[in-house]
Amino acid sequence: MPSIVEVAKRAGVSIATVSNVIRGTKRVSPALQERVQLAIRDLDYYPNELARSLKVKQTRMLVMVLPDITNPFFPEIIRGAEDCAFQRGYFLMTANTDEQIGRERRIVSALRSYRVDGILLASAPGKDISHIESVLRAGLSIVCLDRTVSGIETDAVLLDNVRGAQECVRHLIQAGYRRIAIITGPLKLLTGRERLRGYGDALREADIEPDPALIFEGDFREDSGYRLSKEMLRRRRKPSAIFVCNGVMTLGVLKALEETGMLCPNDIALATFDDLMLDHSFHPHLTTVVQPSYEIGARAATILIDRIEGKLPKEPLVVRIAPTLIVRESTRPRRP
Amino acid sequence: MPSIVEVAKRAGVSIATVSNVIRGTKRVSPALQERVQLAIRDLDYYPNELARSLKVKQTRMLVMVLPDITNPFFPEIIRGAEDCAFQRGYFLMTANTDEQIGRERRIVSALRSYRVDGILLASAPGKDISHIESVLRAGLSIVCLDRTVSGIETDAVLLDNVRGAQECVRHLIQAGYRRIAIITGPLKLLTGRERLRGYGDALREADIEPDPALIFEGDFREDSGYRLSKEMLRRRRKPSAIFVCNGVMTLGVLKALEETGMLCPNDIALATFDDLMLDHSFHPHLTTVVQPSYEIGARAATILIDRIEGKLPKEPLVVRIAPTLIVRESTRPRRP
DNA sequence: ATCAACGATTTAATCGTTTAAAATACTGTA
DNA sequence: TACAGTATTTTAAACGATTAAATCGTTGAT
Repeated sequence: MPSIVEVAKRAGVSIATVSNVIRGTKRVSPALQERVQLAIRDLDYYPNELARSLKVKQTRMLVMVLPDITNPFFPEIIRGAEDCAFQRGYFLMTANTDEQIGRERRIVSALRSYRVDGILLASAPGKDISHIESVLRAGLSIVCLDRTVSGIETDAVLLDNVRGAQECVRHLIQAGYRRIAIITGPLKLLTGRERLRGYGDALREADIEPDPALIFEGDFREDSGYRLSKEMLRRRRKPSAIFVCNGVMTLGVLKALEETGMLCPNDIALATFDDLMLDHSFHPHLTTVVQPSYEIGARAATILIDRIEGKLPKEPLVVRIAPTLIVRESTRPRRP
Repeated sequence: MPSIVEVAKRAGVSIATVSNVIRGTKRVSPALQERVQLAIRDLDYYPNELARSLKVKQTRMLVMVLPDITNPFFPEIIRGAEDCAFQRGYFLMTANTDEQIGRERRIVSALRSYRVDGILLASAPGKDISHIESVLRAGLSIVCLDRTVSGIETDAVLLDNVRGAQECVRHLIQAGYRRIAIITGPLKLLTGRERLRGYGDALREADIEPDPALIFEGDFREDSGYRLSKEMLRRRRKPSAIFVCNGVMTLGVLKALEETGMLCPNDIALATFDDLMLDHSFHPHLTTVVQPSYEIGARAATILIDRIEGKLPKEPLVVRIAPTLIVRESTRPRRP
C-alpha cells in the first residue's frame, strides 16, 4: 500500500502539497493538482485513515451496538441510521452483543480503543454498567436506542411504549374484550416495564382491575411466547385476548395457538407489538403496534452526530417516538 | 483521553516499559509492573488502537459487508462469523449495501482507508467490480459469502445450491408433482443460476422437459414472489407445485395464495429455500431447503483469518456447504 | 532598481504507539 | 575489587498523515 510520501515523490512535490490537494485545505496551483491527482491514480493510493485519525483525533466512524441482530425489529433501524450517517459524512457499522452484558463490555471497550466518534447503543440488560460510565467519562458520545441504561443519563431515542401499549389495549377493550392477558418483555428492561404500564393504564381507565394471574413476564424471545401462552391456555379460566409485547414472542404464541387448536379471533383475540413480515402469511392478519423503525434509527444518528459536533446543549436529550396502531382482523369486535 | 506518556509519567517509567507491560512483550520487574498497572487503573487508560495499528500495520478488524440486512437469512451468518473472529482475537462488524453496487464501492473504499485486515463479502450484483479488483491487488483479503463476484477469483464459502435445489425438486417429483414451477433468484447472481440448474437437473433426471412457461425470474425480494405467483396463478394451466428459491419471496407467494384463495398443499404444493421463522405460524408447515447459516459464517471467518495469517496456500479456496432438506406438510404426496 | 506584500510551496513538529538498539543496573566470579 | 555477562530499562526512530510556521517566488508600487 503506497503512502503519501510515495505519491509526493512520484508527483515531485512535498507531502504537504499532496495532503492539500486531497483535502482541499489550501489553494494549490492547477499544474501541481494535476500532477498529484495523476500520481494518486497511478499508484492507486488510498489515504491511511489511521494516520489521519491519529492526528486529527476523530475517526468519523460510528458504531451501532445491538443486543440481538436476529430480531427483525433492528435491521430497519440500522438502515435509518446508516443513511443519516452517510449524509453527514460519517461511516456506520454494526456490532452484536447477543444480549450478553459481557460481550457488550468487550465490544464497547474495543470501540473505545479504536477511538470511534460515537456509539448508538441498545444495551443488554445487566447491572454492571461501569463500562458505559467510564466510556462516557472519557468523552465518547453515546445515544441510547430503544432502551436506556438505567442509572445513566444520556441522549436517547425511545418509543412511546406506554402510549403504544395503552392504545392497543384500549382498542381491545372497545372491541369487547375484558379478560386480556399480557405477555410482557423482561421487566428489567425499560421497554418491558413501560409496555406493562400502558396495559395497566388502559385497563384501569376502563375500570378493570389488572389481574396478576393474567400477567406473564416473557423475555422477548420466541420460546417464552410459546411457553407462556401454552401455560395460560392450559388454565381453566382462559383469557379472551392476549396482548404480546413484541413480534418475536408472537411467533411462539402462534405456534402454541396452533398446537392447542385455538382459532383467532373466534376463540381468542391477539394483538402484538412490531410488524414482522408475517402479517402476510399468517391468517388472520394481526392487530399491531407498529414502530417507525427507520425513523428511530435516523433520529438517533442525527442526535449522535449533533452531539459529536457540539451542536446540542449539555443536558441529555430524550426523544419519544410515537408508534401507530394498525387494527386488523385478529381483534375483530366480539359478538356479545 | 490519557496517552501512554501520561501513564509512563505517573508510573515514573519510560513509555517503552508501559508498552511492554501492556503487551507482555518483554520481561519487566514485578515492581514496575505493579506501578504501571496502577497508573493505568488510575487514569482509566485505554491504548490507542489507531496508533498501534499504524505502527504494526494491522488492525485486527474484520468487516462483513452484506447486501440486505433485512433478509433474515443473514443474521445467523453474522453470529457465526463473530464468534469465530472473537475466538481468534479479531473484532468483527457489519456494514450494509442495500444491494446497491454504488454503496458497496463506497463501503469497500472506506474499509480500505481504515485498513481493516479483511472483508467478508456478499456482493451486490453489478458489472463494475473494479473496486474489488483494486482492493485485492492492494493485498486486502476478501472471502466471498453466499455469492461470488463473477470474474474474480477469491476464497469463497458457498451453499451447494445445485444439490439443494435438485434434492428439493426431486422430492416434489417423488411426491407425485409434475408441473413444478420455479421462482428463481436474479439470474445475474450465482445463487440464482445454480438453484435454477438444480431444478432443471432434477426434472430431466425424471424425464420431464423443463417448461420455460414455468420458470419465473424473481429478485429475492418479497414483492417479486407476490407478483410472479399472482401471475402464474392467473394462467389457465396452473402448476401443481411451486419451488421458491428464497424465504423472503415465499412470504410474497403466501400472500398471493391467500388472496387467490388457493390452499396448500391441496390446490398447490409449495417448497422453499431458507427456514424463516414463519414455519411456526403459517399453516401448513413448509418443506424447506435449510442452509446452515451459522456454520457458513463461522467457516468463512475461519478461512478469512487463516488467509490473513498466511496459513493458506495461494490458490483460492472454495468451500461448498451442504444444505438439508426438511420435508413438511406443504408437499404432501399427491393422491393419484 | 528596490522592496513590500502576497500567494504558493516546503519544512518540520506532532499525534500515540512499537521495537530495535543503546544504556544502565545487577549478578556472580576471579 | 574489577569485570564479564545478564537482565532490565530507556532512548530514539519509525508508522502515515495534518498543519502551523518558514521559505521561496512573483508582482506591483515607488
